[in-house]
Amino acid sequence: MLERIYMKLETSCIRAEADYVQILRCKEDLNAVSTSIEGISKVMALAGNKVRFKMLYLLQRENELCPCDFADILEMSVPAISQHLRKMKDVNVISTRRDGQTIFYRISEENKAFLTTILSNVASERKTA
Amino acid sequence: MLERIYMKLETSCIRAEADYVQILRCKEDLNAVSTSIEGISKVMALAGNKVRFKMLYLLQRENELCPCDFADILEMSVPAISQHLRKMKDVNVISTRRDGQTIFYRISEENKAFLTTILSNVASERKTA
DNA sequence: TAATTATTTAAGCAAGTACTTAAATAGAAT
DNA sequence: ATTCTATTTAAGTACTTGCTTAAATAATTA
Repeated sequence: MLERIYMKLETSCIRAEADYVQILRCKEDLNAVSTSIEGISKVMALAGNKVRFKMLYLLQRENELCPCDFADILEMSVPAISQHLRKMKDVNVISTRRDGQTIFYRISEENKAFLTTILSNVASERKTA
Repeated sequence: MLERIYMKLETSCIRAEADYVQILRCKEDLNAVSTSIEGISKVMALAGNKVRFKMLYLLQRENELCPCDFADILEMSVPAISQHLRKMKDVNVISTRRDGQTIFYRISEENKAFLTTILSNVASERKTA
């Protein structure tokens, strides 16, 4: 309870009815999950790009693909694809396996469960309307 | 089966072992979910920003908050907060309710389920180490 | 009506993003 | 060894993002 006193609270509005207890509670809540939010935000920021979201969707369905495959499927240049892959690899969203000169990418075990829950919301729509 | 012939397939690599069937299947898959991916990507792009992710996390816990609250909790300027809220409202991630001159924001019913599954991955970490 | 409060909007700018093209690596095949 | 293939890296650039400050709305109160 006393910890609350140590949290700074500057008010943006001069409201009569501001719920200071609520505001302090929110700040404490955020503080308690800051590391978690930091990590999830990084993954979300990567998956928030349409190209990368498609890449993750494809990886989930196909298990593994190489840069060349992505370029063909998404009709993009190989360097553009490679740079997206690098970003996701840097944050350990995907991992690699080498086979000769081909490098296969797949969703890393670490993030598989989280991405699966998100990707499960991608639904096939009817084109018959 | 014949539809596949109509999909263009330019190859980025001159591999001997490219799996053209797989590549065409992927293109068709993506095509079938394009509208869905379009929509989810928009929400993901918004939630992929750390400030907005925190705002959504807070909204889920507190049910509704006003711009002023957000500014106090996140220690940011009111206009900065307002602009984030606008972006999320534009895509119908959040909705508003007016009470006098205060405007309360909440997660829209339309996106509540999806955001809940994502936000449920935010976990409290122990600080005792 | 005038002053106050909460919020939004607009303009400006620094920083970040996502491509492009060209060059560099690295393994495979001749 | 030299050439070919797959991939990555680097430099350059147009576009987008997220803040800032100042001004505009809109509801409330004196």
